[in-house]
Amino acid sequence: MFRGFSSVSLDSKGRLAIPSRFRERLMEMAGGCLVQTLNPLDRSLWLYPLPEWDLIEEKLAVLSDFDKQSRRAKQMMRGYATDCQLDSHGRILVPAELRDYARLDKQAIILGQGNKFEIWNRGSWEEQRDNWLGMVGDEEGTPADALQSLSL
Amino acid sequence: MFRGFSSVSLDSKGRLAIPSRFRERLMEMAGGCLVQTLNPLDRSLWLYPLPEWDLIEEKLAVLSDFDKQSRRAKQMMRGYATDCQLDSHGRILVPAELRDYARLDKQAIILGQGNKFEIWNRGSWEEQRDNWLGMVGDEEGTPADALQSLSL
DNA sequence: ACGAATTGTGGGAAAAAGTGGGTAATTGTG
DNA sequence: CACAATTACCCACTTTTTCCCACAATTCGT
Repeated sequence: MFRGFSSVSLDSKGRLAIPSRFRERLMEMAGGCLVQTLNPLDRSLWLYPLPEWDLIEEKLAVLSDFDKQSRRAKQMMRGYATDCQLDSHGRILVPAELRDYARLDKQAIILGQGNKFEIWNRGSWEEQRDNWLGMVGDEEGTPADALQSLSL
Repeated sequence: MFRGFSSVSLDSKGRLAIPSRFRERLMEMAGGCLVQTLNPLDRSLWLYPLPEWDLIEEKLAVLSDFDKQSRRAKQMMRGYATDCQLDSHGRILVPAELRDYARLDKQAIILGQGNKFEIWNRGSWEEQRDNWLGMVGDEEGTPADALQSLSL
């Protein structure tokens, strides 16, 4: 599915160009219809092709309302889910609410992440990355454990 | 699988020629489609033939998003995974982000490493190598421990 | 050792992608 | 209903990427 990194910029209207290598795929699998929502785990945004979002929504529907974490995740993801479409130049419009949440300014990053994309403020992303790389380098840290299982 | 060492150079556009002895193999097993990503352990790059990368991606896909370390490993490995193709002269284009990460300049090294290649800045590689070799010689150091079990 | 073929290197030009902004249409609000 | 704010659509410009060609260096065979 989707992978890879791109540096993108948001213009003054909050538009963001999806890298062209993804566009054809997005058109054929979703007709250019996407859903953006907040990523409750990291101050960033998630961007799903509509069919993938539908699967997520099904999963959210069965989460129990009695478990507080589940209820919140449900509320957040569904509550902020916003439909959008690629414009004629392959851009989407990121609503102000979501821009604020992810602290997006001019410089942003879009990451392919399997069935979805993640959109980060450039600075926040670099901070997370360097942080992680530092921990991996430390050997004794936990991050290496996650990598162990991969037999890279 | 892949083994051996080659000295290679990057040109001003970031292109790097894959040694010719690997090309035929890469064409037949992957149609010249490769995936580069960062090596979180060593400030170098990894280069996989596409089918090999797919195996990695499957393993990444099942890691939980709710565990922070697993999530980061996923984000980094997939996020920096970049598709590339051998051009008509057997070269690949290394994106600027990855060049920066691995501190690649004109002089680089490519190492066959089983199912993948490693790409290093020449200076970094020599430094690591000498460093490690020095420690092994010291007997009491840790690197030798890993070798004990190998009956080389 | 010499010529021919393959490999390595560099660069120019065309095409595509990314970026920015103006204007018209639509929506929401008072 | 009028006004303001937001969004959609269109066009123009800049930057990046891709494709192609040319030449240098190396290797191989004779």
